[in-house]
Amino acid sequence: MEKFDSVLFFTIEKLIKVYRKFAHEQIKKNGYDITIDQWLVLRCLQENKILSQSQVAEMLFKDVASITRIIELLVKKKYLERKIDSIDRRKFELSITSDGVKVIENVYPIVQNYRKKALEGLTKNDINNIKIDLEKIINNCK
Amino acid sequence: MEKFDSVLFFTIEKLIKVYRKFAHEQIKKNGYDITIDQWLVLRCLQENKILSQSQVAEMLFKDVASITRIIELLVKKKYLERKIDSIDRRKFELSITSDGVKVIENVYPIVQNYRKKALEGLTKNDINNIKIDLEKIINNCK
DNA sequence: GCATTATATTTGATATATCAATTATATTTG
DNA sequence: CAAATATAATTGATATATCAAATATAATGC
Repeated sequence: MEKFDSVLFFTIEKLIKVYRKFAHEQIKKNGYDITIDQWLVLRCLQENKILSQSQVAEMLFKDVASITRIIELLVKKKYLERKIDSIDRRKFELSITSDGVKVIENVYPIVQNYRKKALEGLTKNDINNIKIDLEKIINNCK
Repeated sequence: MEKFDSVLFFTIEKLIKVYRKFAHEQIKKNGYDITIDQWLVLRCLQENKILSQSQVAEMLFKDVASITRIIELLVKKKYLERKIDSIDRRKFELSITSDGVKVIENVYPIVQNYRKKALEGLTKNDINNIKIDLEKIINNCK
């Protein structure tokens, strides 16, 4: 049997764990109380403006149930507001509050910084090649 | 701002999700009731024989608390046995049961199969290069 | 227009991750 | 040896993931 820790997927899992911890630590250290997943949801809404929760889920490759709960927390933190959609009452109109905008603006430099640190020693080209290969694997898993 | 979904780490997160789902589906489809993480713990113990729970945690890059709970489930499923260590009574002697051995033997071909499918179109060399780059990133995050 | 079907979201159950606090036992050290 | 410290594992709290069931509303088809 191939050793479990020599398998590519093990390396990838390891990377994600180390990176998430690294990322969250920097955010906390700078005094912000937001998780990586909450950050992603905020950024996704910021880029796309009008999205239903299920669309957010789809874009972030998350379950709609997870999105419900993450959004609940973001609303509790007052970074997000939810109004029932006037046209389709099953949906919600999600909007980032001014507090939410502030958090994004303040946290973004931190994110840029740790991303840069994490990628030190890799060229744009290296990164692109990895992405291409990983996308291949993603397609194989469908 | 860089689009959130063009960032390497987003691709990696996406890959892990798609791959985990893909993997777990094949295992379930073949009638086995074991999660990816439980599988990893079993394989880790199989390869290393004598490990404490905290050593398992370290090798799998997991928290000791997670390991406690995963092992609980493996014991409940009778794939693992736990006896108090005769020398150091804080520890446990973990051993894979014969049911556990059977599961590993039966699930392993399934794992090989989906790994192979997932990696279709990539050469050994491609895979190695990715690993090397990812290890670089892992080190940057420490 | 009403029944059927589809879609959006929520909720509950279970698994895992992370952090902090707790418990039990070992080790160190004064 | 007793007190202080270190280590192993557990437990509780909270966040997230996944699946299934439930609820509410919309769309469709006869």
